[in-house]
Amino acid sequence: MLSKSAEYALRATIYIALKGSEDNKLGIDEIATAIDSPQSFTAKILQLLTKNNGVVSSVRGPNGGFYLTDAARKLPVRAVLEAVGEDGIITKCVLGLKECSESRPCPMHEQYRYIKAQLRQMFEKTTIQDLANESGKGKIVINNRQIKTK
Amino acid sequence: MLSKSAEYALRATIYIALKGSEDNKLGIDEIATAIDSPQSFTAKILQLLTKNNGVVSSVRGPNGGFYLTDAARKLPVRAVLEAVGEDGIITKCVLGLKECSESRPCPMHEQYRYIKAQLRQMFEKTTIQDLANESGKGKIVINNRQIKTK
DNA sequence: ATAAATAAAGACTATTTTATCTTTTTTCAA
DNA sequence: TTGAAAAAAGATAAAATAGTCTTTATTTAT
Ligand code: FES
Ligand code: FES
Repeated sequence: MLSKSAEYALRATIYIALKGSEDNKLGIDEIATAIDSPQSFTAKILQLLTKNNGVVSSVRGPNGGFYLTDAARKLPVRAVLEAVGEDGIITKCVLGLKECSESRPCPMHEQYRYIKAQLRQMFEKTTIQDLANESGKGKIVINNRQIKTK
Repeated sequence: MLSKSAEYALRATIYIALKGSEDNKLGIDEIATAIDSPQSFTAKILQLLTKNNGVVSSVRGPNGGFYLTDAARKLPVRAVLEAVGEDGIITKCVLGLKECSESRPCPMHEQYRYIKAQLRQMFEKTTIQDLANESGKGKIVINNRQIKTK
């Protein structure tokens, strides 16, 4: 479905939205641990997210780290996918034809178009903050470990 | 979305369903040309489809080639995905968590579950023959070339 | 029986994706 | 103004996917 890069990008962004802020920046070690992802690889992905679409903000040095601006929180989830070059899921043909269109539909197009429209809707209408809110709820999880009993 | 293997597998299967039969078996060269796929690689994929789930049938030697049995035509499209090990699209978590369940949902689960259900429905309720029928209609295409003006 | 046609099998190569490690730059605090 | 903390940048490595090529086995027709 999505690449590892996209999965880590989404999980990391959600975690930063949930736990970080301009005066509580999060370090790469904390983030990678929190979302069960390889640290150095996640660092690369966060670089992409800071460079593209302004999804994530960062500052270096002591007390530096990653956080989201208020504007970033309002971005659609699609902005995260785009930042890591993974929005093909809502643009491409399910059978891999070079274009997906009504004028040259593949045999699955008629059925898939509705699903594709819903995927697009989901990724475009949902904001990063929406996911963070969701994530704040009771049993919602973002990693592969046991639910925190706290 | 899907791997190249899965895309070629679907396109090849549809083409064989459409043009082949027990007494008109299709050669790998014809198939690969018809669906715009790399020939040797497509051959490998057809091997998988003949070994797994009985999706495709084949015979070697002169007048040999690939075709679909009547039983195969009635298989759900999912059988093709399974045969190439690509049914994760209807089983896995969109954020890459190890399990997707109501008891440990990720922040996108609530929204994605409906889409996932529709994907499953599409791949399980649609048969290979259904796609071939679709493909027989006017403008439906299965490769990247111009529409045959005939 | 032999030769030709064909898929199957296996070995190999190339490319992309995933992941790690090292060095550099920036920032802050002492 | 120096040292440490952090991300950025860059180089490298490993693994997975995509793709090719060669050899073998099977089948058919002569
Ligand atoms: S053309 Fe294949 S999904 Fe639209
Ligand atoms: S848990 Fe993520 S989609 Fe179900």
